[in-house]
Amino acid sequence: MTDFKELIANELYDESLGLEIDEIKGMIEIPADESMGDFAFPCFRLAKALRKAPQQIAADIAASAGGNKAFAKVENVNAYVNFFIDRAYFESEVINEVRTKGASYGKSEVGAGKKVIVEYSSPNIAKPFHIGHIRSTVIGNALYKLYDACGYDTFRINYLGDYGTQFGKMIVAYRKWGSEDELKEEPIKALLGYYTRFHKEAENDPSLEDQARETFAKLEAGSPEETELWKKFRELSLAEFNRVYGMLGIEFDSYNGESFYSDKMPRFIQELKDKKLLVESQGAQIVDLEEYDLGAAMITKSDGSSLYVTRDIAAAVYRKENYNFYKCIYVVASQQNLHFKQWKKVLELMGYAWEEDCVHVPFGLVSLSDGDDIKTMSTREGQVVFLEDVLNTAVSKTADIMREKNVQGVNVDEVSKEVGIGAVIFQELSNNRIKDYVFSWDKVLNFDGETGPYVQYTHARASSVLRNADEADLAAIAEGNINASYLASDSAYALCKLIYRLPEIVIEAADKYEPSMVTRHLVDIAQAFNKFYHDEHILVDDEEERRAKLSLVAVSKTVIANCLALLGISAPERM
RNA sequence: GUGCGUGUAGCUCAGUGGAUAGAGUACUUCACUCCGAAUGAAGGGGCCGUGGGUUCAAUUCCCACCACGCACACCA
Repeated sequence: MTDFKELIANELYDESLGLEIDEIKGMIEIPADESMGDFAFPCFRLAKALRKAPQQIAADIAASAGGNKAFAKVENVNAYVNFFIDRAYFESEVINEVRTKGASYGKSEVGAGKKVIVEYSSPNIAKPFHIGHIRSTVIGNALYKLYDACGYDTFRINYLGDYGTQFGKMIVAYRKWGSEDELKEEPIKALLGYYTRFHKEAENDPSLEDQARETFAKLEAGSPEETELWKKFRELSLAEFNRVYGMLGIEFDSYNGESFYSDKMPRFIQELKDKKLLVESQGAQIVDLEEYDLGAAMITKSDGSSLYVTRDIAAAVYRKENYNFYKCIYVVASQQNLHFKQWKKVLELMGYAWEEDCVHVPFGLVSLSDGDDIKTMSTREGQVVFLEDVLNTAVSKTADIMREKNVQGVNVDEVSKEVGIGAVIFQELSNNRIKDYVFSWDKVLNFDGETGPYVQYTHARASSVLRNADEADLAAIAEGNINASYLASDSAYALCKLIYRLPEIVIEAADKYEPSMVTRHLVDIAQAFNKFYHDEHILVDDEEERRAKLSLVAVSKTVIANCLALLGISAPERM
């Protein structure tokens, strides 16, 4: 496909401007208002070099440019040179591109040969999967798909929180109050019950804490009884998590969690000692990061056991040594900003220059509204909304709507899952990831406006139009046999322009670790399609016109499906 | 207190060193004998937190302040 910015840059290039083609290309903007053209070149910056008023420069350039047949018009407004592309030319380029690339339209090879690890979701074993966990899970999955689409060799890690003193507590509590039967019945609920009971009872009986520490020490030492229990807790929890991952359509390449690295830490503690980075402070071993304004990174506790930072160091080195990543992305809440800064600084001080390739991708907090109060979620206090409940409610609401609308030829059970779950995922990916938000049932169950169902509906609508077309038309547009001059309308052209921009949006979204850029662009495309659909009748009598319009519908459908796929959402044909 | 982040329409949020700051939602209307109304169109609604600075040009960059959130050693 023609790179239109490059085309314009070539047209503008002149030695007297003192700018390279690439520099000119970088200066080209897309005007705020369509009436000002499709691309614009601002001349403010040239004023100094050329010693002329920017308005005059723009006027001069506009007067001499425009020879290429790709331009319908080149005009000057204020200090801008505005380019109007020939619509039919542009549209046939775009439509042809999408038609031939199909499901791979939007993808690129910018990351070919480079390995990218995405660590995401990473729930704590034995704790319920609540609405707060959806962020890392869904954002991480979208990032994986974005990097995959950019040609990177990707590897997905679920860094399970499957280790630590909490398991000492869990084992103590299970032995005191638990039973095999209730554990089998509803594992996470049972485990959570033990955990909360432990904390309640420990308030009156501090010796429980000591027992927990002892038990964890045994586990860490490899004691068979404790290990067996821990394994059971882990397996049962994982089975429940997998049910939710299944609903969300999410998979991982590795489930190596914290426990996997439990025996890999001594090497680094020794290394920190050798490199004179370790300092004793109040009985604990720390790396003093005061001079970097990062406080102290604790490496071992006063009882000698290890901590988060230490495990993360072991994990990072393991990954570097085994996967030799180009980039390792950690999709973890912004609450852990300090931890990641400390951890990166320690790696840097240890001499691991590749720590620069480790990227913390933070996201904002999800809280709950409790009347006028806003509370953070707390499993201990039972202040939680379970993700599975949210997904199920969204699905059943979708099923209700579908039955009400009585759409023919649809399997309500299947499609309501695609739409209901898609709605939840879409909602999660529609804002900048750094924003905090308060969970609201009303919002997550709203299917009007800029939502997943809106986009999916648009896709189903485009599918429906294509079903109504006859075979000969479909065969003709599959061959690219169309006359784009029938797509001269503003709405058809606006839609093509948005489709044209998708590949660069995907690259930028991956680059900025911001899936919402794709979500936003997808909404724009859906809006543009719906406007086109309303403004114009597609299945008209004139064959050439009908085929031109149908091919734009077909291309739109492909692009919407591709975008949804990047977000991890399916694109139903009917709903 | 220190560090990081956020502050744009009633609400939820996009956005950019430049041309008149945009969506959705809510509210008031209009459009299904017509390709799917989970749709489209029209209307009102804004000192872009406050005050300085840099710049030809600042809602955007820098500084200070205010409000809110998060973090700040034996949890992860």
